[in-house]
Parts: sequence; structure tokens; C-alpha cells
Amino acid sequence: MTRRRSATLRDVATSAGVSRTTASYILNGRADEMRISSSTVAKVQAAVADLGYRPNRSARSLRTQRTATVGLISDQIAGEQYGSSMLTGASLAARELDHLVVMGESGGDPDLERLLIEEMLERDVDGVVYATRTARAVRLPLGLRGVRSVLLNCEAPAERLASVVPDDEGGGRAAAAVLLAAGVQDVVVVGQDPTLEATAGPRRMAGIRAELATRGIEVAHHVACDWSVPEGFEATRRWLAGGGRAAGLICMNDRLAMGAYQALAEAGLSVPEDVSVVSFDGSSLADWLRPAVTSVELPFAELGALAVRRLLDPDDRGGVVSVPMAVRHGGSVRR
Amino acid sequence: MTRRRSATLRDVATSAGVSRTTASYILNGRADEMRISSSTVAKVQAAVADLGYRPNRSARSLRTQRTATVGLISDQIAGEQYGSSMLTGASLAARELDHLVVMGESGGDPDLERLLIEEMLERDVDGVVYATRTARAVRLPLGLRGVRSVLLNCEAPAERLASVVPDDEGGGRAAAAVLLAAGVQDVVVVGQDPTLEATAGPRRMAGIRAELATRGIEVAHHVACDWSVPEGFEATRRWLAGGGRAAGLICMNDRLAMGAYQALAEAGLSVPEDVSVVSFDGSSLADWLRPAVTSVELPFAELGALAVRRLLDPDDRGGVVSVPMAVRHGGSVRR
DNA sequence: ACCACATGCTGAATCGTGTCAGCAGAATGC
DNA sequence: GCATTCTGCTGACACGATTCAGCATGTGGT
Repeated sequence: MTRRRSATLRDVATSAGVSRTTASYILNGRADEMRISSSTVAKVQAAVADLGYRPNRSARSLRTQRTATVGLISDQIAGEQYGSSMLTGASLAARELDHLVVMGESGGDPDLERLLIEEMLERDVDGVVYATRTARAVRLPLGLRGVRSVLLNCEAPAERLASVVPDDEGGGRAAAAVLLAAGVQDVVVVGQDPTLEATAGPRRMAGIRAELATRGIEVAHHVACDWSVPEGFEATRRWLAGGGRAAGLICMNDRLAMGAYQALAEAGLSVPEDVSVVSFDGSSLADWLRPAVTSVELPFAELGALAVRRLLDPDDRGGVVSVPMAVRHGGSVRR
Repeated sequence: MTRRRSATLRDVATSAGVSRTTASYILNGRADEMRISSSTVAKVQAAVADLGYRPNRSARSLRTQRTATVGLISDQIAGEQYGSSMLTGASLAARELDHLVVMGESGGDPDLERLLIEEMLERDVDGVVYATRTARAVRLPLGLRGVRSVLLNCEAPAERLASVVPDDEGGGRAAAAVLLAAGVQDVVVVGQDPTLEATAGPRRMAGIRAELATRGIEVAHHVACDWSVPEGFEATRRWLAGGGRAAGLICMNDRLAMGAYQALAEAGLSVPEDVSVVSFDGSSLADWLRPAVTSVELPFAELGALAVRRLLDPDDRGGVVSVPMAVRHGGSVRR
């Protein structure tokens, strides 16, 4: 950091011929309140521009206890395929509110998580966003008790905290609605949540059921498997081999859709002529498949941005906010 | 941040019955140097533990001009498919060196980039990692002149800066070597860099040529297209339709491999029986294809970690460091 | 002529730490 | 026995900002 020592407030004050106090008031927008004449204001502003003055944040933080910095702590989202857009959203929203994001990835290790939280609090972050890769129920880490924080992509049902999650139930309804609109009458769902805490699966399922129920239809079959490409392939293949057929397939994510595509192709079934497919995520993977999968988008960037905005909004009343999931149309649904 | 005001150094000193100075020396590991008796050290340490003392970083930074914080500024890596692991690597390496990462994503907008750099410097980061999504030549932003910094996944040839990049040429040799070992004699390359600044393509190409040359072989054909799934599909299809055939295909990344797979399947050619395929990236996409593609891995996490380590290593002499790319074997090469 | 009040600014304390210079007292050298 | 060195600590200033309390000066009312 060999950088010319930058100008301080004292330099500005001297150069403008006023006291540090006056310069400080002007720079903090309290000129009117303090009845400072416009000519003085102009002199100070000229000095600021002239010297290229930039306030020293450490000094300011020492006085004000605020750092214009937010912490973002996550289990896996930084190195994750799609979820990492949450970081982009958070970073941009922070920037708009004149903050920067301090990032820490715990890899799911509670000790590392505790350490990272400690480090962030030592640095006086103005708040912490606690994010998870998969939507699920969590308990707020002890280190964050009493700290201003917002949960991102997760909820702590017991604790009535501010939390931002995708509207998976609405997404489920939208997915089913796409198939219904295409005249599909028998719907099979591929993918089942592996863990108890995960919320995405059950909610999407509830949405699907609710939407189908409006036409008096039930889910024809549920192909149970983890949410990965090979599992999707194997499970779908087994189901097809057992004589399973359906006009509509809803895959719990795009990777499952990829696996299902592979199994369908192997069985000589084509999309969308023989089977219409809808999935969740709206990842680029959905676009890469042929035909592109119609997918209900996880609004990751928006989730990240909203979490930061709520964190920095002093009027936020807490509670869970669900962000709608939009349908991104591909060519995987018969028309 | 409603958190009980934590203990200060003064509290520790009072509680231990020594001066602030003494306590400070002990906490900074200068007890021996300052010839402080072990009994005094013990008293202070007890007080620290007792009060749960944590130093105030803002105050310390104000004095020392160091924040135990590094900036990471990037164009697109936060929301990127594979590159975001660079963030994970950087975050972990920083943590190991008792630092935190302040992140900023510019989206390629030079104005935003300048703003982010300004904000980071105001916050006195101990250095800045400047990262790009795709390996390429860059010019160091003006705001980073004179600032301790390391380039990540990019180089500034004119400026002799510390820089960490993948060894694309070595990767190219490795890719070709895999095919040669499988007895492949005619190799076609898919994918051509779209921009002048991009370094990955030319270097991989050079490596491929060099390795093939050891057997007196030349690249049989170069299928020119951008590095995306649909481009890979279309370009490969056109090439096949024009009668193109080869025993070995090297795709410049995994997305191109996916596109090539689609075209090969459409042409009734199977992998690896008819065509052996090798690609670059080592992304999860490579695993998802059937058969999984043998792919030369981009060591993103390692790149990110190394960039941070070099940034914080006062003895680092600058210059470009290339990180080797390992081959991740799938089932896409005939044996 | 005197008080009250508004106007436009400033002095000085404060946030919590790091570190230079120095100061007693004990030990050592000759 | 006195100068010197070592031991073990402390006082005070600095870092760069924010902010409370107060101080001249002008202005209007009676």
C-alpha cells in the first residue's frame, strides 16, 4: 500500500480556512442544520475536490461504531453452481447503499463459521446476512444472537427473524400450471428431498398438488431420488423400465431434468413430443439441454439483494419475505 | 448491533493491575522483547480471558494502517458457474492468514469498478486481488496504481505485476497426451477464442500442438466457434455434416463438450467408441454428461487461495505464477 | 441603552489502540 | 563506592474522524 498519504480533514479545513468541526459538518450534510453559510460550504467543497479528500473509514468507524460494511456468511454459496448469484445481488445492493460486503464461507464447518462470525463482529460490520446454499430451516448461530441479521435462503421458524426465501409453493403452482395449460392430465414428479430441514421440496410439492387439485387431478407418481444428474438418470430409467409413462414430468431441479432427459432418450422417448418436462432452478443448464427445459427460476440475485436491503433498512419489521419464482420458457412443453 | 459494549484494553489493564501499554505489548506478542515478567503476562492473559476481551479493529487500524482485510474485485466471478470457486479459495486462504475478504463485483462496468476500488481503499484493505472470469490480458485499473495487488486469472504483460493464472499450455499438453496415450492419431479441436485479450485458447492450442508434435502429428482441423453449448453443438454439427470425422476431439471447455456430445449423438456417433473426447474446465458439467468427459481441470480454488497468499506475503517477488491443471478422467476416451 | 435571540462558527473531548521515550530500582563492573 | 547496564514497567502522544457545548457578532424589540 505505498500510496501517498491522503489528505485528512485537517488538511481540508486548513486549506479552506475553517475549523475541522465546520468541515466535518459540511461533509456530513449537516451544513443547514448548523447554519453554515453557503460561501463557507463552497470553500470547503472546493478544498475537498482540490485535495482529493476521502474520509478515513477506520477513524470514522472508531467514533460512530458503524463501518458501512455488511457481513455475508454462507455454507457453500461462493463456490456453488447457481447460488453464487446471491453474492452478486448482495454486492450490488450493498453498493447502492454505500456499503461493501465482507464475505466468509464456512463450508458447513461450525467451528469455522463461529470464527468467521467473530472476525466480522470484531470488524464492526453493520449487520450480517446468513445464507445457505439450499433452502432450509436453520438455527441462528449463537454468535449472531443480538446482532442485526437477515437469513438468506433459509428460515429459523423458532426465532421470528428477518428472512428472505424463494416462494417455492408459488413456484410449484406455476410449474403445474404450465403443464395443465398444455393439456397434460397425468403428472409425475421426479426428486425427493434428502433431508428433513430442506424446505424447497415439500413446498414445491404442496404447490404442485394445490394447482393440480383445481382440476381435480392428483400427482400420478413420485420418483424418489436425490437431486443430482446421475440419480435423476437412474431413478427415471428404473421407473421407465418398470413400465412407467406420463405426459408430464416435473423435475425438482435442472440437474434432475438433465438426468431425466438422458433416461428418456435412452428409452426412445422424445421431449416434448412424448413427454413434456418442467423443472426448477432456471439455471443455465436448463438452456443448454436440447430442447431447453422450461424451468421455474430461483431468483438468486434478487434474494441476495433483498436480504442486504432489509438488513440495512432500519424500518424493517422482520418476518419471512418470499420472492416470486418466474417461469422461464424453453421448448420442453408440448403446445 | 445491540451488543453489550465489549471490554477495552483499558479494562483489561485495570483488571490486571498494569498499564495499558504493558497489556498492549503482551497482546501483540512483544512481551519478551519488552522484558515483561511471566507473572505479569499471566495476569494480563487471565484478565483477557475473564473479560472476553476482543481488540477493536477500527481503533487498531487507525493506528497501524492495516485492517487484516483484503479486497477482491472481479468482473463476473461471484455469480459465475465455475469460477466462483476462486472466491472460496480466496476466502479460506485469507482466513488462514487471519484476514477477511471484502468482495466487489463490477459486472465489467469500469465506473462501478472504480467506485469499488475507491471504497476498498477508503477502508484501508491491506491489498487487492483483481480477478477476471476468463483468463486474459488486462491493464491494471488506475485506482490500483501503487496499491499492493495481485492479478487473479489475468495478466498485465506491460506492468510486471504479481499474477496467478492456470497453466493453460501445460493443460493443453496434458489433454493431447491423454488422446495420444489412447492411440488416437487424428485430433480435431473445437472452440476458438472470441477476443484478442483471451489467453486460455491460444495457450491451450500451443500446448496441444507441442504435444502432438512429439509424435509428428498436427491438429487435423479446428472447428471455430464461441465457447458455449449451442455454438459447440451447431459448429460440430456443421463440421460433421460436411463429412468431418476424427478419432479424437479436444473441446476448449466443458460446455463445448456438451454441445459436441449433442451433435455426435445426432449423427449417430458414440463416445468413446467412435470418438474420444477431452475437454477443459473440470466442472461438474463434465461429470453430468454420459459418459463423463475426461476434462483438464481449472484449479480455481487453488488459484484464488494462491492469489491471497501471495498478496499477503511480504517476500513475494512479483511475476506470473502458473498453477498446473490436472486431468480428471471420465469415460470419454477409448482405451 | 439594554436584553433576547439568531447567526455562523470553533475548542476540546472522545472513540480504542500502538509505540516512543523515559524512569525507578536492582545488579554488575572496576 | 560510583558509574553503568539491565530489568520491568508507564506516561503521553498520535492516528482521523464526530460532536457537544460555547463564543463572538449582528439584529430587533422596547
